[in-house]
Amino acid sequence: MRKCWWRGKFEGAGLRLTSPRLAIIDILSKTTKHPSAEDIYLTLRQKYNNDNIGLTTVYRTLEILVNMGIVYKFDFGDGRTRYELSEGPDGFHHHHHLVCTECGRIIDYTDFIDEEKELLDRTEKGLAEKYHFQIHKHLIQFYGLCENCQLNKS
Amino acid sequence: MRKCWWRGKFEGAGLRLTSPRLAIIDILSKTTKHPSAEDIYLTLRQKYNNDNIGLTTVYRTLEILVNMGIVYKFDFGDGRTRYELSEGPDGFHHHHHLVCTECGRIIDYTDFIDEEKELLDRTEKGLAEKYHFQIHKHLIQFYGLCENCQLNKS
DNA sequence: CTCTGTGCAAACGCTTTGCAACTCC
DNA sequence: GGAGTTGCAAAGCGTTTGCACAGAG
Repeated sequence: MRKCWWRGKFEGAGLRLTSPRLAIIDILSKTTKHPSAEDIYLTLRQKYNNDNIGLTTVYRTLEILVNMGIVYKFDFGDGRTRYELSEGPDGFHHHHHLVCTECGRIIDYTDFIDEEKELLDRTEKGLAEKYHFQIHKHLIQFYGLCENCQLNKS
Repeated sequence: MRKCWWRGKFEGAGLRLTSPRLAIIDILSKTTKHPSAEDIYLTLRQKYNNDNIGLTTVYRTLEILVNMGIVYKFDFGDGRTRYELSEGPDGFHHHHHLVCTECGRIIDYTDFIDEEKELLDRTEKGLAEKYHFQIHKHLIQFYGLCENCQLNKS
């Protein structure tokens, strides 16, 4: 189990691993949710209230983390950007998302990932050839109603 | 070849097929692009300049069209919502998108769609069972660099 | 006359930027 | 001291809303 696998990336880029940055990474590493910048900001206020970290810093830190590949950025269609560590302490864990359009609940699923991965690789290769595209990433999401929201609607 | 396949939907909903609405549908039906609300607004000004259609009307019309299933809404990560007719005059034509992260160019592709569809159906069914989700739609997109942007970067 | 549709301006919500102060090497 | 970092306030930008007016049935 590697600790602080991101340290090297910071040093390599000549960036400082300051306490606001550590706190933000810490929050992301301890949640299974997909917090928005404001969610993170509020958590900082609640749990790290000695510090006075501004929302701007949260945005700026997240941008850095995204650029370094430490954090992934997602849009689930609710008007705010959401963030997720790209790698847990136990290593990389590829998954996609299932989004409830009613309550915003998000489920990370890994089922079918192998099959998806195989098809995606094949598709990426085919598209790259046909359209001369250099593909860097893919996005797969399913939208629908979670169990609770189905019940509440009936 | 059906003409104005959307008329029925308007009448059914008790909505009027006004000239701004017709113009917006017309623009969408004549482009292969994925215009934003502002793109549509500007096209209206240029090509239908007798009329004085406001941006608000464009937004409101698009919302109606999306709710009626006549238009699909997409987010390609550039901060603006993009729109596309759900059906051409020659009928429904399922495709996904290849997005250039450099210039914003978008390619509609239909290659591999059958395989994708088959896998998606299977995945949807599996996810629905496992997580008791009622899945309404999926999203698949590939991001990368188009041919031109690869050349410009080297 | 009534109900829908419309344009304008203002409001909104999330995100980014300008700037001066601050910190760490 | 110089480069990176930060908080605050203000600006930016796409989108939505309030409101009074116009227009169709």
